[in-house]
Amino acid sequence: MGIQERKTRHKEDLRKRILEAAKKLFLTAGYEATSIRKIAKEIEFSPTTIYLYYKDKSDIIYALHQEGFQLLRQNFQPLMQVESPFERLKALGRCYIKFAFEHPDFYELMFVMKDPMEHLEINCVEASWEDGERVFDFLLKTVRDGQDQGYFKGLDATHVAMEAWASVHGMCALYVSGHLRSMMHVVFGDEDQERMIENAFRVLVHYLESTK
Amino acid sequence: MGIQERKTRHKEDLRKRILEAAKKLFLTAGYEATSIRKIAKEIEFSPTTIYLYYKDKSDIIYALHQEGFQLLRQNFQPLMQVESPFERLKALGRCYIKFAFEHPDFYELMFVMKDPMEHLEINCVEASWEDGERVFDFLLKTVRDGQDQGYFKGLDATHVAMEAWASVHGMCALYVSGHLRSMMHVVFGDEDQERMIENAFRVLVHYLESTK
DNA sequence: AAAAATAGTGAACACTGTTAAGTTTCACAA
DNA sequence: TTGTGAAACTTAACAGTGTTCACTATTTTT
Repeated sequence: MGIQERKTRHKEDLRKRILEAAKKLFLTAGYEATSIRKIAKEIEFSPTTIYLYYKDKSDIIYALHQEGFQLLRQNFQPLMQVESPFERLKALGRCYIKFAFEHPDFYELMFVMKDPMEHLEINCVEASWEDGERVFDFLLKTVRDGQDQGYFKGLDATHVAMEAWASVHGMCALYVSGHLRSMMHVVFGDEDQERMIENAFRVLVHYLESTK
Repeated sequence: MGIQERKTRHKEDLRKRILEAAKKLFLTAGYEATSIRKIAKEIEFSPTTIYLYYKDKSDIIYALHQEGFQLLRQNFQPLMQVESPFERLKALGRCYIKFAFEHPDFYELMFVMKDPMEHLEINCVEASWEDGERVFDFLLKTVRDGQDQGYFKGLDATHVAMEAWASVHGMCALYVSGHLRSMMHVVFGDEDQERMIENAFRVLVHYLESTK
């Protein structure tokens, strides 16, 4: 069975190499440039070979989507240790925004693009978006912990979490899509995008804080 | 000059017909289905003819983007008469969300897709996003009017407006991209998307109200 | 009537995702 | 050692995309 094993490993290897090539193209040249043919050229195989390892393009895109969430969770890891729920909530927001600024392509793939969600609905049973669920659960738990400390009185934790997510996502989405940029040097002065979002985030934190 | 005029009118006519065909395809079959060739087939002209009236595809897409803003402003029109700034602010938010739910394709084109912003940066001098500016200015003015009535004490109007926009945009963006949908029947019960956003919006309104 | 400007088109280029059919490689049984 | 069958991979093609160039009619102007 040694040979069979080696073959399997070799096969898994190529699957991984395809994803690595896709990631490289995606991060250096963007989504548009990540074509099956270019991935094939990158790993020096024929385009059709890729279809032996991934069902279709959306399958590869979804795998990248998942890699993005792995990266995000790595960023969240240290926040687990913050004991004060409110501090943790603030840090969570800041970390989320930082991620979007540092990895705009990943952010778009994870929270803006329709393709991965469509892939999910078509290919996965019960269409469960586990990656999104895990992130939201962390946020929801933090909000609930905050309620135990007297924050968000008379408000539903789910709705508070949803509002907070939407708020921060809105800022990040406007940033990665370029809408914020197009707005900036028209409406405001020299204040840069990062600073603008920082200030908007402060307003949100102010709101959250004043619920105690 | 009668003949010259008629010809010009005829030419403008075809330009309009191209846009109408593009809009029809866009609204019935989505962005992906709106190809130059399909637009050409719709108006029964050769694909190359379209290039005599529009510089390229992004030029058509941007024209649609502008049509969307015209429609949004029409929706905003009645709100101008609301005298109470806070009531106007609430109505503005609700109207914005309603627009996104009623015209998700337009919403995506106007506030999510990168293409129109890129078109702007490439083709327009000073890259001024006038459409976005006008909407934001209306929001900003409403916030300032609210401040005159004692709301948003100690907060910068621009940052309050930005936070509010991001908040509501976040909800709409999560809706139109399908991320909210993928989340719903995993994390929450039967509560539908519209209801969820309604509740999140209520939370935002609660925050805003409590600044007085 | 000749020249010039205008409007529109056909064919092609360089791409895209994807599939059907064919070829090469290679472990394993006779 | 040779034949066999499966696995791995490729070639060629299909149907589509945005876009451009060279060409043809048509109409206006000289």
